[in-house]
Amino acid sequence: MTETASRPTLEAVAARAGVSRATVSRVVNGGDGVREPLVERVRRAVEELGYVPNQAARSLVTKRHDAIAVVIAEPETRVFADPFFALQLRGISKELTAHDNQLVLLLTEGRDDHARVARYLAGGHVDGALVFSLHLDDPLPGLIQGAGVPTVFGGRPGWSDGTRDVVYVDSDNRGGAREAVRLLAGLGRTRIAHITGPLDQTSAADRLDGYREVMGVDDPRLVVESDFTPGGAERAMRELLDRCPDLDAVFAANDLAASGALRVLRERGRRVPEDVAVVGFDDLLPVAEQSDPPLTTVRQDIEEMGRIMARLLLRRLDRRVAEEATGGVVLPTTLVRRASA
Amino acid sequence: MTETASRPTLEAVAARAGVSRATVSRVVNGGDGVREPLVERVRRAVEELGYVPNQAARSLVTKRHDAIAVVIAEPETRVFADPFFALQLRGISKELTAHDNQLVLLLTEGRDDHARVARYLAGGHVDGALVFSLHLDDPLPGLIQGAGVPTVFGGRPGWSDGTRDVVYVDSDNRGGAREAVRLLAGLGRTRIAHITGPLDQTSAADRLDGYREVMGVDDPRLVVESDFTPGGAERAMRELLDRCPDLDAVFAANDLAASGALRVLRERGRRVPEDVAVVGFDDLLPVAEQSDPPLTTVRQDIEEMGRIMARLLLRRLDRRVAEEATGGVVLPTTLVRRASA
DNA sequence: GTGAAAGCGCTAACAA
DNA sequence: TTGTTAGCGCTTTCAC
Repeated sequence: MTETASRPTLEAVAARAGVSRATVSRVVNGGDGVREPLVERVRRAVEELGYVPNQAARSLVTKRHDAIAVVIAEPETRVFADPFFALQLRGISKELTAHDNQLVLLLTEGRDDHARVARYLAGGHVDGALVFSLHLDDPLPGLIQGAGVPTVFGGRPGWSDGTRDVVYVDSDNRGGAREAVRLLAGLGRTRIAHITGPLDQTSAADRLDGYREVMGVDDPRLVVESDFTPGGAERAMRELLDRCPDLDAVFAANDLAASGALRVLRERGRRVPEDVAVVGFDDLLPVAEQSDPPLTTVRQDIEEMGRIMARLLLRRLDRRVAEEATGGVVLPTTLVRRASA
Repeated sequence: MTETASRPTLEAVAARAGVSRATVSRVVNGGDGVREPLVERVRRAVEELGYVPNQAARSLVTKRHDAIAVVIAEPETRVFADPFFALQLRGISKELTAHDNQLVLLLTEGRDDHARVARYLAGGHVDGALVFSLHLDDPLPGLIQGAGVPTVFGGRPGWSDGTRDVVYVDSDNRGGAREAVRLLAGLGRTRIAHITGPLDQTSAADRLDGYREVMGVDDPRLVVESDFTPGGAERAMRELLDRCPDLDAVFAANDLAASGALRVLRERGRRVPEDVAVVGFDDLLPVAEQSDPPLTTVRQDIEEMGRIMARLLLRRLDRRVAEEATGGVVLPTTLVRRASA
């Protein structure tokens, strides 16, 4: 049992089964057009030798890899702290697995990693890429497009002026925000504040737009830019309360931010929802249901988004030259009513 | 700009630069032993053509992939909910990146995925594997060893009887637990309960052992098996309080569990640490520092563990046949004193 | 239905 | 120092 006991090759299997390499190859790849007795013999030889095809050799000729890269342009800490990515990945993973594709996760922390990721993608390790969490001035999408790898984006890319040829999947961020704010307004709240996400991401910008559409007049004191994290939202909430002590509602750009806001409101002695009503965005169960009080929020089906992204990409890879289904898929959101508003 | 504009090959670069393929290959791989003017000419040709080496072809001959698989045998939801993995991955990622290796993350949710992962590993996509979170009866390690891929395990594998040839990195779980319980005992606490992790994982079993070593006599009413999650710990804490209303301290097997315990204690009106002192394990900052009161806990350097795992694996891959450094690396823990005990 | 043979794009002896 | 050549292990025409 030497360490260097190199794996058996097609050749070895062929020899053992007493057939040609071509026949073994056929059997291994489904076995169409090979007569039953031979199939059986080859199968046994494969079994006995513990043969596993060498993917490098296969890819070299087929130019397929049956692997898809998922590129997340956020530091690990954030990726893992935010259940959003977990759900998205779950959806992707399920869809890819169902189609016998391997998921390869590439995390890029900072610009230094960009070149490395671009090289990896261009190096032909994967058939396509699913790319997330882009910021407005991010050079990554350019690099990726340059790598010539079919790509589907998660979230509407900021630089997509309709001119570029991009495929993306997104939630109806603007519509969801409108619903949230309308609910608060319908509750009779008049000083509705908004804690935004990082505005260089379209999801945050779109939610702000939705908020503004319903608010009509825009009181700048009621809007604070934040970063989708609980800590950032705490700071934002404090600032809002200082600026505008009589505010009676808060629409937070995501659930994590809402939970931060809740903490500050409690600390400052405001009752939720009596004094201040709060609405979040995402409906991340562990956050929304566990928070005190449970969070009223805008639900987006995150897992489904992941699944759709994967599906779109796989379809694109299939129909080779066929219709390049371009553009965006926008999924609806729904309001989930709990105790906070 | 056709979709099928296949990437340029070495051949093309060679032709353009007016040299042989071998020379281009040398330049692309560092350029040793090629005279400056030629290097320059080749570089330019590479640039102009946008040449990127085909990794499949390269791997086919070198048998190297410069990629390492990280296999996590937990469902996505848990992997992403527990910052433990994030930190570990961060350490791994840094180390691999520093050595120009790509990290490929494989998540296995349930037995169905095992075969797929084994196939991937055996298929020669990666040079080695880093494997985590194994359970006692897990068939995965067997499959992986069968795949013949050099592997380093995260955490002491349960089936390592010293007979198997395994390399692993672990924290001193037993020693850390002892320290925790000794602290509580030193505080004059006499009824010290323990909320364990899933006992089919060695980390949980080792912490229980440490607890028992210090406790001496073992009151079974004071120990409840749980699962490393806040929810599980809440149930466990309730049971402990019901069984043993006069308990005055709790050692939780990790910080997440400690946070669940704290919640129940508050709900039941016990003051921490006055009535019940609490100690956790891990020292996950977001959990330990944010909890109320801040958590006294056993710190393990999780990121460092990841880094060491990667380093061990890379070294093993380097010194080809050399000394097969076998066995475990056990990292020390330190007690971090905050308010909960 | 099966086999022979020609590469896929690259590296690594070995010659020159 | 540079080029020539022989594969790496597999798929895929193309004959048989």
